[in-house]
Amino acid sequence: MSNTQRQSWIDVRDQIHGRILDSTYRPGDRLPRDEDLAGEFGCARTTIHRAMRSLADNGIVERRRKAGTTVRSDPVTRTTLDIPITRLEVEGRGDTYGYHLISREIRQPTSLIAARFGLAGQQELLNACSLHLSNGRPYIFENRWISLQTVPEILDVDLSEESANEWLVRNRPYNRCDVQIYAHALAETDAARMDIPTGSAVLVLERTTWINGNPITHVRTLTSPGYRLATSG
Amino acid sequence: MSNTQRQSWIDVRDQIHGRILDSTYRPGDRLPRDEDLAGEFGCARTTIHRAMRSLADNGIVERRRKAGTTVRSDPVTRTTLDIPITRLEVEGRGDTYGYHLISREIRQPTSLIAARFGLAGQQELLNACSLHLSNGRPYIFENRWISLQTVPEILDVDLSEESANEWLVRNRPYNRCDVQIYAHALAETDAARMDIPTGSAVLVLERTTWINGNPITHVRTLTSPGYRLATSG
DNA sequence: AAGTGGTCTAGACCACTGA
DNA sequence: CAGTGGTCTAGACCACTTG
Repeated sequence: MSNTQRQSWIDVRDQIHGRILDSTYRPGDRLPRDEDLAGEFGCARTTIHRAMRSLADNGIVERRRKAGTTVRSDPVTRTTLDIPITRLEVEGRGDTYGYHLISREIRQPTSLIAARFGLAGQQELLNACSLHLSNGRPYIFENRWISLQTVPEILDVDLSEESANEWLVRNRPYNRCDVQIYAHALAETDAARMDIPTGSAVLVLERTTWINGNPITHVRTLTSPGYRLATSG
Repeated sequence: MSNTQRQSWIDVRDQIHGRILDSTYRPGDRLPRDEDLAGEFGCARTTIHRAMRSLADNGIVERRRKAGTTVRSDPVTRTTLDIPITRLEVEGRGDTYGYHLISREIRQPTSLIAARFGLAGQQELLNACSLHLSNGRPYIFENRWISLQTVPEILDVDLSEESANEWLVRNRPYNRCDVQIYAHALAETDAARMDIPTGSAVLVLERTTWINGNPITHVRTLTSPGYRLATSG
């Protein structure tokens, strides 16, 4: 009430965040209801809501109907990771992009892939291996599985011309995307494909995408040595 | 107008997204103004705004005042990465967490660190190396630099008791966080600290956090072999 | 200078979900 | 079933940014 200044949702967010940081509200604590905070800050409830959604998006608080808003008891560093289309990434640096389809076949998935897709019975998938080149040198090797049940059209796509990722990103929306990132020492066959020494440490990305609970594709990409992922946030 | 159904922002978002996916709106195209879309969909402009913000957050469109909303011409896979506090991560798996401070000294930063921090002249920083243990075995080794100018209080914290990360996360907010992720073959000294063979492939995370343009801390963490980052989105 | 997105308000109603 | 967050509306004004 004494506060007659104009309140933007960012101000509100920062003040509430400040209270969390100075332990006015401690991890696990329940915050006042939005409506009460609105009264206290002298703003509309929607403004509190906007501020709270930002805090929730950043992993600072958790919100549940009826249970209210609580301070997360396990603070995390949350950042946003953009994985670009490889061609655009290479070309964006001013380098020359190349693409080479190594293999393409319809086959039974390995048990690991079947598990990732949640496949019960037998079901054949399209498996394509390809190499992305930067300035003529191996850049990223990918081993991809595509669900023929969810994406039958992929059979009509000429994968020797366009990378599956590019076609999928442009043509198939997804609801859910799981990513795993880890380091790996290259096995001999993979090292040969990438034209680098066996045992080299490379960054591996595995992605699985889904639409309404149906698997679209799973891809495992081996990047070349020195590859870095950078995030902003 | 023929659509008399109730429109939620999620419906609106999905319909607009659908138009992008079916090439009604192509990469680089400008979408109608929010107000026109509101008329078309028969909803309030705020509802269009909510839908558009979701698309923008997911990297589907870009919005700029006066310039309007355009379809991103470089589609990306955007996901959210949560980096937990190591202790909570270990304990969350039911394992026993341990922590050991290896060194702590005030010193001039390396030129690489100085560059990351954007330091011009000479300025001493706190440099602390420590080891996080899981079930008594080396789990993550971290090499951290902390700005004494931004965070002088860190000198009073007993880093042999509490990890710097935990203290910082709980006590110092940050505006900006840059993360880099890459794979690395362990050098001999690092391998000895982690008690694994020299040359092992490990995942390395580098994080730099800032508050209002002032650097708080830079940390380089070496994870143990097999460590995976998983994202949701 | 003008166009377009961004935010704020006040109020209503909806939709979860915990007690 | 009742409490709390989530959404929607209509309208006003603001702030950026481009032509």
